[in-house]
Formats: sequence, C-alpha cells, structure tokens
Amino acid sequence: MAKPKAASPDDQAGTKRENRREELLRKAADLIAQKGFEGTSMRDIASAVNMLPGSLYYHFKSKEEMLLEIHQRVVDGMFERVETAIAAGHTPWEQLENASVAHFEGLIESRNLVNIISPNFPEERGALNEQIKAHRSRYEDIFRGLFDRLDLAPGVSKNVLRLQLLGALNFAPFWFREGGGLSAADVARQFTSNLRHSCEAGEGR
Amino acid sequence: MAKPKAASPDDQAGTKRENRREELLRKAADLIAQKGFEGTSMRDIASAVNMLPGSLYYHFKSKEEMLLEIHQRVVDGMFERVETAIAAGHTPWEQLENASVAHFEGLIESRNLVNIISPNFPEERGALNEQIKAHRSRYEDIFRGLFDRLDLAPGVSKNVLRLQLLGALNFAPFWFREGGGLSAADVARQFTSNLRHSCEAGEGR
DNA sequence: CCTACCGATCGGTAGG
DNA sequence: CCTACCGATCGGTAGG
Repeated sequence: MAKPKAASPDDQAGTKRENRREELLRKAADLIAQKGFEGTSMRDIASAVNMLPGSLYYHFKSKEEMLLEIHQRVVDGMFERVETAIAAGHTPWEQLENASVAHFEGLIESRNLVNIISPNFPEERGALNEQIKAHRSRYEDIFRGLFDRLDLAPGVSKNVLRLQLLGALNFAPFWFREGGGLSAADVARQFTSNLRHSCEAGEGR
Repeated sequence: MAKPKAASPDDQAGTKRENRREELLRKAADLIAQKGFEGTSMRDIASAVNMLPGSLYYHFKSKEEMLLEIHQRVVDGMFERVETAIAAGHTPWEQLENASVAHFEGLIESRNLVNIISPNFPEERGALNEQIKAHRSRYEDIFRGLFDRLDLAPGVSKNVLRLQLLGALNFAPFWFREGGGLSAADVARQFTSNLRHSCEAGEGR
C-alpha cells in the first residue's frame, strides 16, 4: 500500500513544514521583543506570516509552548556565543571581558528578548516559569565559573561582583542605542574594566 | 437653597472619597507589582477592595490614568528619599553612596514598581509612555548631578559609570531577597565601593 | 457606588 | 492549513 504524497517532491516533504515553523518562531520572537508576551496575540503572529489564527495550532500546541521554544533558542545562541568568546581569552580577566562583550552583543542582537521574557514574567505562570528559569540558570553558570577563577582583592565578593556586572549589562539594552558614540562592545568592555581595576587582587584598596 | 449632605459629618464629607481613592491606589500598586500592568485587570483591582468593576470609574477616568498616578507617586517618594540621603553626605562619593542605598531601598520597598512599569512598558502606548519617561527622567537627573561632581580617573566616562551603577541597582530587585546574608543597604554600598576604588582619580590605573 | 450591559479581543478547538 | 466557532475575559459606559 505504498502511498506517495501526491505532487510534492520527496526530499522536501518533511522540511517544508519545519521551514514554516522556523519562520513562525522568528516572527513571533520579533513581535514579542516589541510588544511583550502578553501584548502579542496569536492573531498578531498569524497575520505576520499570512496565516489564519487557528492554523498556528497545527505547528504549536499552545502560545506558551511557542514562548518556551523561542526562549530556549535565544539562550542556546547566547550560550554558544559566550563559550566561543571565552575560548579566545588567555587570562581569567580577559576571558571575563570577552564573555561580557559576547553576552551584551547577544542581548542587543536578540533585542533583549531574554531579559524581556525571563525576569519580568509574571509570578503565577508556574510550570512555564520554572522551565524558563532552568534555561537561564544553566546559561548563567558559565559566568559563575568565570568569577570563580578570578583573583579578587580581599573583601570583594565573587557573587556580588558577578551580579553587579551582569545586572549592569542586562539593564543596558533599555538605554543603549546603536549608532551612538559607543558600540555594544565598548559598553561591555568599559563595564568590565571599571570593575576590574578596583577588585583585582594586588590593587591598592 | 442650602442643601446639607444628609447624615455624613461635615468635616469628613470630602475626605472619605479621597481615602477610598488612596486605598485603591495602594492595592492597585500591589497587584501591578505582582502581576504586571497588563496582567492586572480592573476587575482584580475592584475585587481587592470589595468594589464592583464599574465603580472604579467613579474614582479614575481610565486604567492608564491610574497607572500614571501610581508611577508618579512612587517616583516622587524615591525623589524625596534620595534627596534626603544626599543631604546627609559630606563628600561627593559619600553622597553617591547614600543615594545608591536610598535608591535601592526604595526599589525594594516599592517592590520594584518603577522598573516594572518604566522600562518594560510596551512601545506603542504613545502618550502614556512619554509621561512615564518624563517622571523618571526628572528623578534620574539627581544622579546626573551627583556624577558631575565626582572626580574621576582619566578615561572613565561619567555617563557610562552612572548607567553602570544604576543598571546594576535597577536589575538587582530581580534576584535580591530580604533575609539573605546581605541587606539592601549592603548591596548598594558594595556596588558603589566596587566602582569607586578603580574609577576615583588618583588610584593607580 | 451598584445594575446591567456593550463591543472587542483573547487562546484555543472540531472537523475537514 | 482553512472554516467556523466556543467560552472567557477585557476596559469601559449609561443611568440611576
């Protein structure tokens, strides 16, 4: 009972659907970055790819599943980018600087999607929230490792220093505009350097 | 045609309504801090004060007007608090440290309402957004003034340093929990000190 | 401040 | 992937 799929070429039969799915995720990510998750309706997303609202559910089980997949991908992208940047550094502080630049450039390129989704997500969405936190926490472990290898002046806490640097970087997309005097890399490097020279062991403090 | 207002005591006639309004604003602020602005319905707010949804419009013209008034009040509170803290400091760096502590304590007490409202507000809400930005910008001018008076090492930008400190403080409510090892004041002081010793003029850099 | 209601929009589904 | 539709919920209003 071999039943060939009508006219569509064999080697693209499964891929066409996946391509459409990719397009959907990209467009949805764009919209969510602009208007937030609650502010973006399934109808908005559908019409952005010339679909009817109900048809989205052929590709995704729910709006939340869509969000989760977008978040996953953005975080995975950041993960790779930061790991690569770290590999190019030779000292712990150099590695941290590289990681900061990669992190911040990633935030800007993804239109700050991770920060829009992760920390601002309303409390009550139980299950979804925990998965989002898990993605993010795995990513942040990279930075934990980086700060562990730093040699800090006495009295300076690794944890506080990490949260200070990441906080400043994570907040920066809210004011940073490309084409100003500073590039994204400049901002990340200055943030790192401003903290380095006082917290590094051996500096007069 | 003098027409006394039935039974209610004269000296509370106008105040009762205002008290109710205050209660409404406090409850609404609580809810918005928990679930965000879009996530909080007028029905949520009404039932939190044992009112019927339609009755809210006896006190407020619209949901947006309510938000604007909440934001205004929170920012005004922060303004006063920070100005007072600054007045207690004797050197520019001491004043900055005091301001950081006051700012962060204010964020925590108000459950980070300013940051939840201001930077994360979706783009398209034209008029509302501009008023919110105006409130906030007037407040942030305090910090601009503070950094202007700082004597910084060559190569350190006042603007970048200010955005770095405020960014770290503004992001911190997302991870900070009271009752941990550090108080809010500890966090703010360490953030300031971590930046100070490398960026202050005269430090080996 | 309540009663009673409006039009609009939401996420999602059945059946093809 | 479309057609056609569901129940729920939203901000807001008229009239008292």
